[in-house]
Amino acid sequence: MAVTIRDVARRAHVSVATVSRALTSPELVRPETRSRVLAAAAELGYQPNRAARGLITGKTGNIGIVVPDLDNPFFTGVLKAVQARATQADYAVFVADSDEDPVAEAKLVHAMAKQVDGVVLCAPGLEDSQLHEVAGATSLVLLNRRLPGVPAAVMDSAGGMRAIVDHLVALGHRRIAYLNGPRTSWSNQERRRGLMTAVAENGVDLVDLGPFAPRYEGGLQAADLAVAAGPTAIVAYNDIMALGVLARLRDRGISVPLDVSVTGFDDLMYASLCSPALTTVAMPVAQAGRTAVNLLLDWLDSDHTEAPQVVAETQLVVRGTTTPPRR
Amino acid sequence: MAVTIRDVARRAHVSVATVSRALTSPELVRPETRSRVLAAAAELGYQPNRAARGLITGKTGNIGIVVPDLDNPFFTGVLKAVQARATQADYAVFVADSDEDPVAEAKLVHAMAKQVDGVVLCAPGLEDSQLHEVAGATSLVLLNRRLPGVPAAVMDSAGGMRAIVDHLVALGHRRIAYLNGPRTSWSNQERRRGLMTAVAENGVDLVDLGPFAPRYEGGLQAADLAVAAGPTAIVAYNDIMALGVLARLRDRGISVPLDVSVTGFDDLMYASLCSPALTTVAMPVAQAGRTAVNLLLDWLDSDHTEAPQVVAETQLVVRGTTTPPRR
DNA sequence: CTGAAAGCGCTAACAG
DNA sequence: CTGTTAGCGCTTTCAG
Repeated sequence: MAVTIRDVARRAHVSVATVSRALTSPELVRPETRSRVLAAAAELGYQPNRAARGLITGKTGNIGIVVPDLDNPFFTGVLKAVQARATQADYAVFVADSDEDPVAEAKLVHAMAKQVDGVVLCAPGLEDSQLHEVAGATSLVLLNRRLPGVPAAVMDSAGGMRAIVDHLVALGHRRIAYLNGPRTSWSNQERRRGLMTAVAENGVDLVDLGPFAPRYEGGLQAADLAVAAGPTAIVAYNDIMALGVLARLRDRGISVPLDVSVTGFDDLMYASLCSPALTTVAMPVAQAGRTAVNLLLDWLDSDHTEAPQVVAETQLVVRGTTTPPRR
Repeated sequence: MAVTIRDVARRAHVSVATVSRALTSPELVRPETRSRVLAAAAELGYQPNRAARGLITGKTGNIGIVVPDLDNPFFTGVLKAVQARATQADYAVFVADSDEDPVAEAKLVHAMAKQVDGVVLCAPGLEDSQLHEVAGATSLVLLNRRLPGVPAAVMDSAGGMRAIVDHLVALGHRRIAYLNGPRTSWSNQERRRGLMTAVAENGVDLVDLGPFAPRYEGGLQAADLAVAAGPTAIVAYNDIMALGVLARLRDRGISVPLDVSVTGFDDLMYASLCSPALTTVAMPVAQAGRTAVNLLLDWLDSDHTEAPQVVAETQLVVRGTTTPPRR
């Protein structure tokens, strides 16, 4: 099999204990001995067995991330950042895809628990109580979800929604349709919360539709319902739904933005590629992913007294799907 | 800490060995004893420590996947399928993102090697010799890359390219520009190979441009060069580049498909959402991902005499960016 | 500063 | 069928 610590010890003419120390606590060993050990390790291409190390230290050097859908660029953006930050900190990362199933979420975290030092749970659909239970299985950091006592990295979706409404109101819109994402989704609740306050403040007429699947097909379905309600602007839960809306409206010969304005949420790369380009809100996915890992790493050697919740700012990106209403 | 096999043994009034057997080789233990053990395990919420098990069995129950870019939907499509199939087979999965860097690829595989039973290496940029070296570190399965002696799941890109050329020729195109992806990319070589044979067979005039970065920006850059060469059709290395080409042509007031036809490759979801919708080749990402895992699992308990290479068929998807040339 | 020895949680012979 | 025993590769007392 592979080269073990004993091979290195033999080659460096020291004991395995010294090799171990040279590798993990360099200050405990004489520089001369240490360099001899390091040389031997390098020559042999020795890589410590993390599992064995973890068995005794209780730390695995791994973290996990569970996301609702790996086909959603929003989550893969987070994943990419998590992966990068973790690698940088010399951690390896487990991924799991819950397929939007809360039960699977809990199961996956539990399955990972033994092999990781902690997990980043993205936009969980679990209820608070279940989330607390899950948090008991391993060190948990939430992403886009808040729960007292659990560290979290959240993006200011509510603020983004307020920016959208302010933008539409400034353009002259007074009747707006909102296409809800999944009711259980914390993100949808946040976005809706921002929407509600902004709508109330501006005396706007709101048509509250859905929930719809947060996918292209959901947008297709939602578009017709929205149009029937006669708003001058349609605010979708996210970009993918908005792209579905755009497609459906195009098929029906309804012009965007002349007949109706449309907004998305997330600023996926593709939001800028459709025609007209989509007005949307940019989510700081990379930043949030990085933050989540930092929170987790901090949490691992903290006294767990305070669970920080870091919020990353969103930003409205005005493009071609919003203009003043016709009449 | 957590509940161990000893706790279960104590509670079931048996030895740890019996617990172990009851869990891993049920047939070796009396049904009555077994159910007692299982009950105890369930009551205690016992979860075997895979790391400890792996230390002795030599199997970890984990697999790894390394991809060039987690922001590329093509790879996340593969990842999603790999994840799903692995979970189904009771394996956990490590991900790593090499950021298109061959050196990082090798490093990441080596880093994973100790913690996994094998890894799926997607579209590696490594040279054959380095790839062989990497294959020595762990059980390797390649995705979209062939190497003698190493199992691989490949998509028939060359066939897809041939389908594109045949399609364009049928429409009447006789001068075609190809926008190369990275020169080191096996995928680009495959696509180019398919293109070359089809072009030769059809007596088509080929303008070979690039290489370009396989991204939106690469397409932006490539578009102008392509137009300058005066082809009636532009064949991009992949969808993302094609979308960049589309955007650049639109900005320059060049009509697609009236002035020039454009094709992509991959059939990302967004290929159908742009306007006009992109003619492209659908890649069986999910199927290939699943196949890769199956190959890996088979490989793990095989005699390693034959390394199968499974090819999944691509499919041309004709949409709105291709029509007969003007003149 | 370094070595010997005791395990971490688990499985795999080897005896009963 | 079941228990005892010996480690897997590594870190960490505890003595030198």
